[in-house]
Amino acid sequence: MADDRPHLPAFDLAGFTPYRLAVAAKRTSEELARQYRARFGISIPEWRVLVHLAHAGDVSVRDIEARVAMEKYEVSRAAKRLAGAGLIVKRAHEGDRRLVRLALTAEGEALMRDLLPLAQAYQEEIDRRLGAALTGLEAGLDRLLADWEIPATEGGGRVWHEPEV
Amino acid sequence: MADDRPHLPAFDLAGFTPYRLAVAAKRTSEELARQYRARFGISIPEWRVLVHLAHAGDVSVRDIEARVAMEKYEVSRAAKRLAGAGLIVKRAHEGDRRLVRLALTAEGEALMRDLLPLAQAYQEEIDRRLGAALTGLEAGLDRLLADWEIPATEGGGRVWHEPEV
DNA sequence: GAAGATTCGTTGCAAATGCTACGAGGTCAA
DNA sequence: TTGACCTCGTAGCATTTGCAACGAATCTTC
Repeated sequence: MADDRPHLPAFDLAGFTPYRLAVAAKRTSEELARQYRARFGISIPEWRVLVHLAHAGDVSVRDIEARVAMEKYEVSRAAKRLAGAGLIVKRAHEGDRRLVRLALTAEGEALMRDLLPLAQAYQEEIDRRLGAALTGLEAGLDRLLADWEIPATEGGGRVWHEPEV
Repeated sequence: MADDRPHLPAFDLAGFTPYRLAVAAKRTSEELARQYRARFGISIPEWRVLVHLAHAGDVSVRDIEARVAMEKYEVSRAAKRLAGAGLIVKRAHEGDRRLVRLALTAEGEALMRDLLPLAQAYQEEIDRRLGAALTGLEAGLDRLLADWEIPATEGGGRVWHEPEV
């Protein structure tokens, strides 16, 4: 107690990769989210669902969960709000009535025609900011994300069934 | 309606940097958090406060807010819980009684002596996973984080006052 | 073809989060 | 020294999040 400060291992949070990733993620996500939240009233989970629907067309909650790094309940709630806003429709899947088919409405598509270029522009801004560092960052992220993409040898491989489209 | 799918700009979420950062951050943070949550019952904001206290010694809420990318209220609440758990003490600052001085207790220090090596080990594991890609990732993060560190020309520069130690 | 296990999506509930307003303390200027 | 203004930390409140349990539908196994 008399001793000023004891011998704790030196550790600098500012150099800790998970912390750095968290800060970078929060800032980029929020910087972008501010734009579309203000203009379109869309949240981040909603944005992700919309993007995936624009990309993939007509898809179940389960598919989005697997592809977009969201939990089932996040997708479910985002879809509920989006359906309420008239941006997507939820239809029953014939053949397997547990599944819910999500798809953009005309209104949702119109929205995405404004939203996607905004995201493209933001990606370009990031690329500009990073300059030569871009390649290295993406390579690092590739490496980091690869470890999780397919849990592999655990419980037996899942089969990604492409939506029939 | 009859048309199968309209002409939306092509956009791949999986290649979108903010999304990739968010996923990488969430996964690394949670992988680590699972470890210390299970063993010590500490949350992520609490962990950040503890680390900063181990690093800096005796510091106000305001200092932590500035250095650890947390909001005032996050620090305040984390500190409240940590004090309740007996891991830190909150003392009044003489001279400026608005300030609250946070410091680890002996118990908090003991905890950190277990916790910090765990974080070190995790960082090393990440380094291993990344291999040669590490340098590039860190350079990219440096670049990305630098843009925000000091908001600069906006409202007048803040002065970082070093805690008197 | 019936019981049991699994999968899909949703929801109730408790905890965490974010915003905003607030009170206490401090600073500055007339 | 009084009053306007600022800064520090906290707390109320509404929203969001995460977990876990649930009902419905399907698959499995005998």
